[in-house]
Amino acid sequence: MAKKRTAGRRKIEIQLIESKQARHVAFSKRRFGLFKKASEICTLTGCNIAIVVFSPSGKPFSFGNGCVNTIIQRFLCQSPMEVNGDQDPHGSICSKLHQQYTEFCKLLDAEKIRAKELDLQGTTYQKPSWFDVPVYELSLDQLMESKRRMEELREKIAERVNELSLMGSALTLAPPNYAREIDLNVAITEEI
Amino acid sequence: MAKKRTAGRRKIEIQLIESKQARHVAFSKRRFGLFKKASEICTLTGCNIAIVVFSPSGKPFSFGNGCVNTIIQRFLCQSPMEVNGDQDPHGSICSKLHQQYTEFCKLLDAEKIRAKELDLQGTTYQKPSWFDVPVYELSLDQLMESKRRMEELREKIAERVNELSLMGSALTLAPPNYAREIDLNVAITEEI
DNA sequence: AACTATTTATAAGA
DNA sequence: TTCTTATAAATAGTT
Repeated sequence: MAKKRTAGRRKIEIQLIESKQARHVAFSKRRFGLFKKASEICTLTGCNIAIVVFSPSGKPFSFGNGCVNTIIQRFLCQSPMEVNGDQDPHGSICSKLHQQYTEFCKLLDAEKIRAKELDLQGTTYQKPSWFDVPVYELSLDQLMESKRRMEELREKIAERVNELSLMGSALTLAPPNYAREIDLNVAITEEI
Repeated sequence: MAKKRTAGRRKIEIQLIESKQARHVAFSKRRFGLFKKASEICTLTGCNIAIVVFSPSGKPFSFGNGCVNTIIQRFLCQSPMEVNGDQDPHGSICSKLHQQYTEFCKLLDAEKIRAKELDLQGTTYQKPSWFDVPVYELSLDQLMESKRRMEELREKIAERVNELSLMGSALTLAPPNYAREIDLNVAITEEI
């Protein structure tokens, strides 16, 4: 028998964690878990959820399937409310952000689907890319998926093109690294 | 040994549950679980949480350690804005959206890592090299070129889809609840 | 609503 | 911080 390499998870009392550091670790882990659970409920049941969290140190986090504020407004007013009334200079930017955000949801979804596909394909024979395969050899489902993914990317690129064209003029709201954060594909492996 | 009295828990796909009844059961169970998790985080870390949920049938539920409205107000009022709501909250919304968006980037990264791992694991599922390149790393020319090639491919696929549409009959084109696939998700662990 | 066999989340440790 | 692993906790399908 292999020797136990860790003590494994242990039961804890549900009470304030003394160590501030441990508290932060627990907060991060559990916030992740909470949001994941929320996401699952939304997907499984088609409900709407908005979560607002202020960390022990007061930093805000939020989750929502859709716009958090919209859901909150619905809750506060018990009636739908339009969030995107472009009444101020920030409106357009907000609108764009929201649009990108929505787009991003789709992208994420696509990535998940891809991961799932790869999962299923993992044990079978090597399969050529959907992209390189002659279109007529793809099933309808595959085609629809490919088409969808392409349209999404196209949207993304169109936006980026727009962004580049506008660059140098507006967008004073953007922090120095705004463009990087706002983009859909953030390099991962090379960070810190 | 005693015979198994139940099948036990089984793995499910995270997707809309077909049966309306089963959906409701799942909603109830998981809402309870979600609120319990939230409660635990609050106690363990001393954070503040407000959750608003609209069930599949539109019925509102909420959770909060303290007054939900108070926490929500704090959330909505983070950036300069009148509490009474006559002032435009776009600044806040923008801020929130941007944050969610950033968190999404991280989730997407995670998904991509997973996809990549699966990729290496067995199947070769190559997309054309330009497909996965972060959009923001492309020059305007490259973007235009990518866009053009994508539109080309899209044409071909559209043709092929049409072709298949004529052949088959039981088409699963564009499911009516496509929007459901666009689910929000989690934020990856980050600085508190 | 209760029951469990499993899956999933996570407390510590590395 | 990020990954691992033993274990606690949540929950899907049944009754």
